[in-house]
Amino acid sequence: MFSHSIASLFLEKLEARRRFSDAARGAFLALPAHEEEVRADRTIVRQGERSTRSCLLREGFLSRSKDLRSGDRQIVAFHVPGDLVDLQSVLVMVADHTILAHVASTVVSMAHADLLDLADRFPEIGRAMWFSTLVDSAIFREWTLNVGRRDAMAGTAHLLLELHYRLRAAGRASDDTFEMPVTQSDLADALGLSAVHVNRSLQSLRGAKLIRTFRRTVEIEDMAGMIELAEFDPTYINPEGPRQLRAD
Amino acid sequence: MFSHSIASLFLEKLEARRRFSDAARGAFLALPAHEEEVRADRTIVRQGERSTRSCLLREGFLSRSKDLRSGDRQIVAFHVPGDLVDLQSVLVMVADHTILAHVASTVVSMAHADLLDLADRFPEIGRAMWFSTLVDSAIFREWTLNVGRRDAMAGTAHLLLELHYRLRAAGRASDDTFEMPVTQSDLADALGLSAVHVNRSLQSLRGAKLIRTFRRTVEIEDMAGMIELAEFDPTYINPEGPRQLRAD
DNA sequence: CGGCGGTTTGATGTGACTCAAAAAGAGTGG
DNA sequence: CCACTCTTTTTGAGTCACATCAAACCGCCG
Repeated sequence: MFSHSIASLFLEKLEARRRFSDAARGAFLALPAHEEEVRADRTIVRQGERSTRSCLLREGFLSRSKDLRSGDRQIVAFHVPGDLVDLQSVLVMVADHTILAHVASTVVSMAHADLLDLADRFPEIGRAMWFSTLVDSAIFREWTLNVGRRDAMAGTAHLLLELHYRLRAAGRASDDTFEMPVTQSDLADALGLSAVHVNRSLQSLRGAKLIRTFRRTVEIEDMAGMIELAEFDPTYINPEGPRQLRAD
Repeated sequence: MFSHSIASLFLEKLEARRRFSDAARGAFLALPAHEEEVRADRTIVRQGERSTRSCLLREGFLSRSKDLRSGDRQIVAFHVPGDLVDLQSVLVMVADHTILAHVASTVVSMAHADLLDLADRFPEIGRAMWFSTLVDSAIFREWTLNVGRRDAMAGTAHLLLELHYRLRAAGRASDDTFEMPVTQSDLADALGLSAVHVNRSLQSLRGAKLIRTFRRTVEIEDMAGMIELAEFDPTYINPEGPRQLRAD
């Protein structure tokens, strides 16, 4: 179909920091991209499999997770619309984690080989992809802190704030409300807690008048209080700092 | 002609996967690199500061960590000789974590600006740097799992195995013995545990005849048992799949 | 020889887990 | 619109892994 306009979604995302040269854009748009619908609770990439394509999440909500023999699972990242999901594995032989769709999602994918070839021909594109994976890295580090050193309530608050921040950046949330597209048990797997305890942490947050919840939508009632409790500093999501640095 | 420059250490590391073209090598070696000795327990980069240089650890042992107001600390990575330590922050304005030398170390540094310029001119160099940060990423993910879902004994075992594996790859350890250049309290900060509990986990490992320790050297007495307990799979450290994993 | 970081031990406390079941939604079909 | 089931959230009770506190011990070094 319109692989032309589909690749442009990818392109747009990579150009978030700086617009590419016309040559680079042209080459990018000439590549084949493939759009796919994924149903809720379906696995996109399975741990241990060889993956050959990278994808951009157009709509929906994904997680990446690692499994233990015991059946325990650690979610290491969530992905919101607009995220380049799998650039982490371009240079890697075998996926070291599973990617799962939590709601019906649509995903645009391109071949690793094509992307790498492009990076070779246009350093500006290579740099944009590199940058994108560095942001992921920063999020991984923050999660390690969350899981290792914050207590349940602060960790939960931090995760909610991150989700809110990123969903809002993706145009999927208002200033204080967002739809949380995962179950409490998923949150538990992201926080290294049990589902029961996540439930109780959420209750504590409600009790402290920090958030309100109706079904799966979360309202951040006291943003300052949440930020304080979680020691949330979104710099790690936007590592260049505010957008003013566009020296063209 | 190349081998005498300090930059050549950097270069060697980046070329681990594939040798660069002569042009790229020449350009690389023409850049200024700076060697520096760091004393034990000195901070190299402080969280919140702007960092303008990246470094390669020539000798010694470093950690990267994030701090909480409470004083709690989470170590998110260790670095062994040969590691490119700070490529993570080339594209970033402000360091989101602290880098600390645990023993006297020597570090070779180059300016971010120079490295980025090089990446622009030689995509093969850009790719090598990208790749290096992707390996770091994989380690971050594994640590999140370690901290979030493994119990104290398995987590400790996993960390010891990772250190051993990487130190051996760096030529700093024998097949079953290595020098652990950090205190138990540092291990605790890496594992999200208390120092006391790390001590007890080490005792459990000794009691189970899995390891032996004399001072700070660790001997892995039962490698198979350790790997089994920790569910250790070093693929994440060598994501291309070293010799053995080359399926078909 | 005394001081100092690091390790080890013991005692006690608690945050988070497990198990189990009730309550509340969400989806399905009659 | 109700009856049925399945999933998710919520509650309660009991337990455990790991934390905290405090002191003793040890090796190292000046």
